[in-house]
This record gives sequence, structure tokens and C-alpha cells, in this order.
Amino acid sequence: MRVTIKDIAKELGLSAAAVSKALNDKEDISQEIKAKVKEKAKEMNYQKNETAARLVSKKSNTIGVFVFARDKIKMEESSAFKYIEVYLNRVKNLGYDVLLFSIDDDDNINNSVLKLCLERNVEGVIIIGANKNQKCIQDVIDYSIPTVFVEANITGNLTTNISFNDVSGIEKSIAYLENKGHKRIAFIRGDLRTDLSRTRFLTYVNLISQFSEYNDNFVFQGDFSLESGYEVAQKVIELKEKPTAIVSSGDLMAIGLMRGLKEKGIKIPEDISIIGYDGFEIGRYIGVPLTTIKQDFLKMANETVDMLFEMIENKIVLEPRILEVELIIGESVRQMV
Amino acid sequence: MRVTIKDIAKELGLSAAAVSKALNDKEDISQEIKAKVKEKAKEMNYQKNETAARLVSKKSNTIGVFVFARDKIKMEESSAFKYIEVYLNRVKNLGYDVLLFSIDDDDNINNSVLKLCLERNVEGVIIIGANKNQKCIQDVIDYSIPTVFVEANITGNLTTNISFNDVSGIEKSIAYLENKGHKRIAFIRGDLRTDLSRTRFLTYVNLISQFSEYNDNFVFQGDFSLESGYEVAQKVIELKEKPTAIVSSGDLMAIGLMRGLKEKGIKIPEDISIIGYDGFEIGRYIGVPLTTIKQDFLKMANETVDMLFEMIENKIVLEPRILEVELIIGESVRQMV
DNA sequence: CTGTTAGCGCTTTCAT
DNA sequence: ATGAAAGCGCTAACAG
Repeated sequence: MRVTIKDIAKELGLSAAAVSKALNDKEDISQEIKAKVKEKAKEMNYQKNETAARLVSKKSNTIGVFVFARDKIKMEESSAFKYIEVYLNRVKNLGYDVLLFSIDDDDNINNSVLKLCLERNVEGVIIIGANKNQKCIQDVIDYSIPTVFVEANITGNLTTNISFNDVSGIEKSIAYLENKGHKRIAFIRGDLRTDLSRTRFLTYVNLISQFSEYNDNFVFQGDFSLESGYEVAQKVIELKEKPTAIVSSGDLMAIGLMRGLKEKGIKIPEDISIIGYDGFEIGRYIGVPLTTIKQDFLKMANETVDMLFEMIENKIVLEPRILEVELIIGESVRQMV
Repeated sequence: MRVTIKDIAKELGLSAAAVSKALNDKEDISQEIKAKVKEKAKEMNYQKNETAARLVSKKSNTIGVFVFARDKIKMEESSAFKYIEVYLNRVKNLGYDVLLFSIDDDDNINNSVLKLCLERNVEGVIIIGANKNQKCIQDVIDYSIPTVFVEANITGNLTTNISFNDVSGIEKSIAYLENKGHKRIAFIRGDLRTDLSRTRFLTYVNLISQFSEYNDNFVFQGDFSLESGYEVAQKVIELKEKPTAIVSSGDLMAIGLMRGLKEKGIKIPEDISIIGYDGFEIGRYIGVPLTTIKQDFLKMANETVDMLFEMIENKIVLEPRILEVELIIGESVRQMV
């Protein structure tokens, strides 16, 4: 049997309440009792039962982190993991635990996010990569539980969001290419069901229409994986009229694409220029350093935690935030003549 | 106020006990009541308070996952994240939650792993990348809580472990290089405080001594990051007598190294051959596809969960397991003449 | 300051 | 098959 406060109360001839107060450093208890109790607790190897404490205090000291993964196995390729470590450390220092969930579309019915939150009594929620239309999140949006959506433009009751400026990112890419004299610019998009992919793609469409004709053949579908980028190479090859530059919605797809093109004898940037998106460190280490849009994941993670706890503490809803991104110039884009 | 079983009992003119039984599909309750209760519950938007249920049933339905991170920011570079998604999905399907913790050496004093486990009442524990000598894990080892150590050779009370065969991995690398005629083989090791790094390094030392003289200058210290590999390049340059091949304890370090060497005008594999370790997908996409040791992370993750739940269910301690690894031949090693 | 009492929301005997 | 009663381990309100 685990030792409880009753045990240590009995041992010391005190009441359970006194022990509880001592252990929790309450004001209305003498120093000597505090000392005695704490010593005894250590001696008896007492461990607080948080479950019980949480039941009465109605505080769970837990925040829920939900990661939406379209592609089960490839969650590691999402940016989610770049955030989670920060969450873990920050949240731990604030005295909270992190309950982590991975959600996919099949989960809609039985595991609504709200259900999981209410059952576990989480005090705040971070949701990465969701999209408005998923049934399983509708209810959290309405419910008054502090929630921050990451990379999804969703607001609601005590709900806000934070994203990178995807419009600006694509603008910077395209402007840079234009400057370098590129006109025929292709695009690799991700799954359009996410806000992020949609925004990047639509921005491309808007901009491209301004100085050339939008061409369906210049749009390729990927899923952010190395492999999906690699496969695009084959499709590029088959094009009669090739683009002079390709903008990828993600660095990994860009890297896969570069590999694919290389194997087909296409030189980068001499034959085709490439721009990625993400600013992953690895992009600087591959054969041709990748020109890309850098996102400050660390900052994103920290601001997310800031926002969440401000909402938890003050019960106010915050304005959504948008983080700026930066063009990183590698060697994967050439100047057209 | 949240709706409780009492509320729905009152609404239906039943007892709380009956409602509880109905909701939990117990045998000793009629079908009609079950149906009525469930419907009413849905109608009233009832959500079970797991905290309360856990207090009485003494089951938390939670497993704790602890990731040891030497280098705070670089957890994403560890293999831990390759496992976590599998844990999440498997564990969810078994009706459990995952409480995730990141532990560093500073945490030893206040947050012993056992303390966190007992407070949260976790029913099983997965610990990634720990090492025997850390104070903060000593107590879990002795305590009877089902525990699986990943990539650390630790056993104990209801405690087992699973690792890749690091000896075999390094043997395969070195044998391959020997076969290709390499004699002067250097090594990049990771932090020797982890079992994994120690084993890989010691195996290198053993083997190398068999056919050449162990040379301290041929051993470089890294930390599994791209950057640390990159920095090794400079040190290689400064060597009067250069190795013909370098074995890296990790793929990212190998990739960083290759980049560094390339910038210094050293060609791979013509001038120096490289072998990595991990089998990360990215290694096949970089300039020169990396020859490496492939570890089946998916299998590792699944077996870890299997072992843990077998221990949870049967309260028996399992034999440690070792997973075989495989040499993947890329283009980063050349045949010596 | 310390103890008594009550109860968080649920499950679980044990009667009925 | 249903309900009454007890209690999981802790904290909070109130008395003393």
C-alpha cells in the first residue's frame, strides 16, 4: 500500500488536514509542524496522489497537445516535433504536465478533441495543424477552454491562433525569382485541406497571375515528404515546356525534388532553380544549399506557450499572432540572362 | 457546471450507481436502462470525469514517456521522435493516454522519474536514452512499475530494455570498409555518457585494434548534430596523416561532415569514404547517398509498446531484446586499390 | 494554529 | 436488476 497523508497523520498524531497544509506550505500552519511533517513524509517515502488532489481542487495542471497528422507515419516530418520539446520544458517549469495526442481524420467520431479535454480536465489546449472543417474540433472552438491553434487560422471562445506569415513567405520567394528573371515558375503544394497549404498555394496563384499565365501543368501535388518531392521530378521531366524555377511548399519536398532532378541529369540551379519553404537546418548541408523561407520554430513554440498561459491565467481571449518569415539565400537559384 | 452522473440520474429518476453501470456497460444492468442512460448522457452532453474514476478504480490508464535530452534544443535530432508517434497511436488504441516528459541532467534532484510516475499514477513507463548512472532513474529501476528502457541496457524490478545491436552495426561498417581495403579508419563518437555511444565507440576501438594501431587522433567528438559533424571536417583537415575512411556514430553528423569536407575541396568518396549510422531517409537524398547502418525505428517502437503492455498485463519481467541492424550501401565509400 | 467535517465524481460491494 | 452506502486520497471551510 502506498502511504497517504492519513498514514503520516496517524504516525505524527496529527490530522490529515494539518498534514495536507504542511505539505502544501500553507500559511496557517506552524513552521515546526511543517518541518516535522515534511521530514516524516520523506522518511515514509510519501508521494502525493495527484489524482485525488486534482479531483477536489478541480485543477488538473495538465495541458493537452494535439497533433493532427494526415499521414500517420510521417508526423516526424511535420514541424510539430520542433515545437513539442519547447512545450515540454516550458510547461514543466510552470508546474504543468503535457498530455500528447495524435489525431487523424478517422478519429473524428469517437475522439473529439473536446471529449478528450473534458475527460482529462485539461486546463489549456494547443492544437497543431488542424483545419476548420474537421468535425472533431468544432466543439472545442465553441467551448470555453483556453486554446491556441498553431498554423491554422481558427478563432472562437477563449480560442486564438498563431501562424507564420505564409503569404509573405511565398511573396518573398516569388519576388526573388522574378528579380532573378524567372517567369515560368512551378509550384509544389501540400494537402490543401490544411490552412497552411491552402494559403501558400493561393498566394502563388495570385502572384503568378500578375506576370504570367497560370498554368495547371506547373502545379504539382506533394505531401511534404522527401519521397513526394522526389516523385515530382518525374512529372517535371515529362513536361514539354519546363519551368525555369520551382517553388516547393516544404523543404523536404524540395530536397527530394532536387535529388530526383539530379538523377535525371538536370542540374540545379543551371537548368532549374529551386526554392524551398521551412528553413530546416538540413537544407544548408545538402549538395546544393537550398534557398528557402526560414521560419523561427523556437519563437513560434515559445509564443504559443506564452499565449496559452496568458489565456489560462487571465481568462481573456488574445488576438491571433502572425510571425514574420525570412528569405534565406542558398545556391539553388540562378540569375536568368 | 459540468453535468455529472448524478445529474443524469436525477433526470431519469435512477440512482447514480445505475447510471455508472449503464455507462460502463456492466453486466448487471438491463438493456433498456443502458439505452436510456446513454441517450440521456449524449443529450445532456455528459463527459465522464476521468480523474474521479481513476481515483476510485486506482487505474490511471496513463503511461509515461520520458525522453532524456542532453542537448535541450536538439531533441528533434534524436531518434526519440521517431518512436513517439507510434507510441501515441498504439497506446491510444489500447485505451491509454501518454504523458510526455523531457528530462535533462538538471532535473535529477526535484523530478526523479519515479516521483513523476507515482504522482500521476502511471501504469507503465518508457524511458528513452537514459543511462544507468543518473540518480533520477535509480529508484524507478528498483520500484515495481512496468518499465521499458529504450536504447539503454538497464534492467531491474519489472524493468527491461530494448536496443538495436550497436555492436553488430559497427562490426558491419568496419568489416565493409576493411573489405574495401581501408585501413586508416577514423571515428566520430557521441556523448559517452549514453550506453549507445559508448557501445558504438568501444566496438570501433576493439575492431580497429585488430588490424591497425588505435590512433587517438582518429577519434572525434560530436553530439549527433549536423553542426558537430561539420566542425569535425576542420579537424580532419588539420591532420598530417589523414584517414581513408570515417565512421560516424550518427547520420546527421556524417552529413555535416560531408558538407564540411566538400567545402574544403575534399571529394567523397574519392578522397575520404564516409559511413553513417541510423539509416535516416534523408541520407539517400543528399549529394552523395550515404552508406549507413539502418535501424528499424518503427519495429523498435512497436516492440517497445508490446513489451510494456505485456509487462503491465501479466506483471512479469521480460528478457531484454536486441534488434538487428542492416548495412545500407550508398555511394559514400570507395574501393581502395 | 490545529482539527473536524464535508465532499470532489465516480465505482463498488452488498442488500433488496 | 436496481439502489443505498461507503470510500478512493485529498483539500477547503469552518470551528475551536
